[in-house]
Amino acid sequence: MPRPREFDEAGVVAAVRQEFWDKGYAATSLDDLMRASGLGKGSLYGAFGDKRSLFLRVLRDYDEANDRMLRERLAAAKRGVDFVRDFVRGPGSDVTGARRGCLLANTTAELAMSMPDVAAEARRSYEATTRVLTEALDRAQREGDVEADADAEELARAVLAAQLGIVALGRTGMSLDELATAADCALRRLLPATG
Amino acid sequence: MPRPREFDEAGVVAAVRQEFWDKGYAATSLDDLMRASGLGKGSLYGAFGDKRSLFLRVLRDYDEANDRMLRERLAAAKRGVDFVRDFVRGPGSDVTGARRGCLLANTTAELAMSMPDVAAEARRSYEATTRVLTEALDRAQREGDVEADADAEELARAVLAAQLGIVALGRTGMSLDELATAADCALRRLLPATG
DNA sequence: CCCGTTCTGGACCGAACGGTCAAGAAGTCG
DNA sequence: CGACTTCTTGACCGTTCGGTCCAGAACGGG
Repeated sequence: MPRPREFDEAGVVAAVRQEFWDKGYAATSLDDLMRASGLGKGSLYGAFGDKRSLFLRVLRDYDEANDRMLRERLAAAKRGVDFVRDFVRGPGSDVTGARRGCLLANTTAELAMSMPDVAAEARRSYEATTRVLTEALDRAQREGDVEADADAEELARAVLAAQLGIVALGRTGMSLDELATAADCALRRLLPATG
Repeated sequence: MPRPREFDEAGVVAAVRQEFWDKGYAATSLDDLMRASGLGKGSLYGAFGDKRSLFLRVLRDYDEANDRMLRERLAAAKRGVDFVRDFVRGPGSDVTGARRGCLLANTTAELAMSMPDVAAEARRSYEATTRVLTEALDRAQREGDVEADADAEELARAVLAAQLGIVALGRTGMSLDELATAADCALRRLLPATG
């Protein structure tokens, strides 16, 4: 009965995400969003509500995709410890990725004070990541790659902190070499070989 | 000969810093800056130039003060390793501090892409911090608190990453307990007791 | 005491902001 | 095929943005 949408919601969210990612929330104008999505204001508002709602939608989408990706990687990893290592090294493995950082980290830093929803979303997301890391470390313990007497969850939090730090450093434009060095050094300490 | 300024530059920079810190760069308007500083637009522009220049001034000021504080703390520390521990635990030691995060980290996350000056300033500042940490770890090695065969500078980078991660987590509103746990766990791994 | 210089406060500017709305296009179903 | 519903487009709104500028106040030097 109604006229169907001419656009794909997921596609619009993806297009718009790039804008928020590169420019931040406040510096992204509705014109930017229109240009990126190819939609008019009316369509944008009709489908997603105001700028803030659209942004939250994008952020939740991003977090969800991220969590899914991490779980897939863990499932596909040969060993739990490999997954953890890749997780920490990841941000320092390609230039553009390192420079752009993480949408969640960037916008949390920008908005945590003024948009409690964003802080809450970040907390949720980091807890989810902590859970995946805990699973991975648990598995690594069973596989003999991490000391069996370590507290997997505490260790997971430390690993997450290290990764977030690498992400933050990558955003400054630090060289990939230095980034990789920092990541490897942290990993060497956090996950000492048991053998 | 000229009419003297009625305000104190350092005081204005400090007042304005609070605004940028809490709201971020883009979301802070000139009206906010005027209200915070008590100055008119004319005075603000006459003394500091445009918004961007004022912000960079604030940021450099902040970094410089930070570096000075770290050096003083290191000089005053009983042992090098104490300084490093306090450095990592710091962000999780008081609520408001944890929520506000670090002005440099926040604005780097917001602006690194759009204002290369900010990224460069962040790089400079983190290198300075790395130097202080390296000194501290070097001292800690001499004092027998850190394994003598570790590379102090690499370790310093890992410590910095961990601290930045704690700062990022603190900004999400994570409880101080969890923050402290993550910090302590990371420290236990990064700086294992030698004795 | 007066001149020159600088500082101050706020009026003012054009542009861009986020958001609304209405008119028309485009589908779907009876 | 016509009517109903939704979607699309872009004109339009008031507000706020960063920035300029000027008239007058405030001070120091001669």
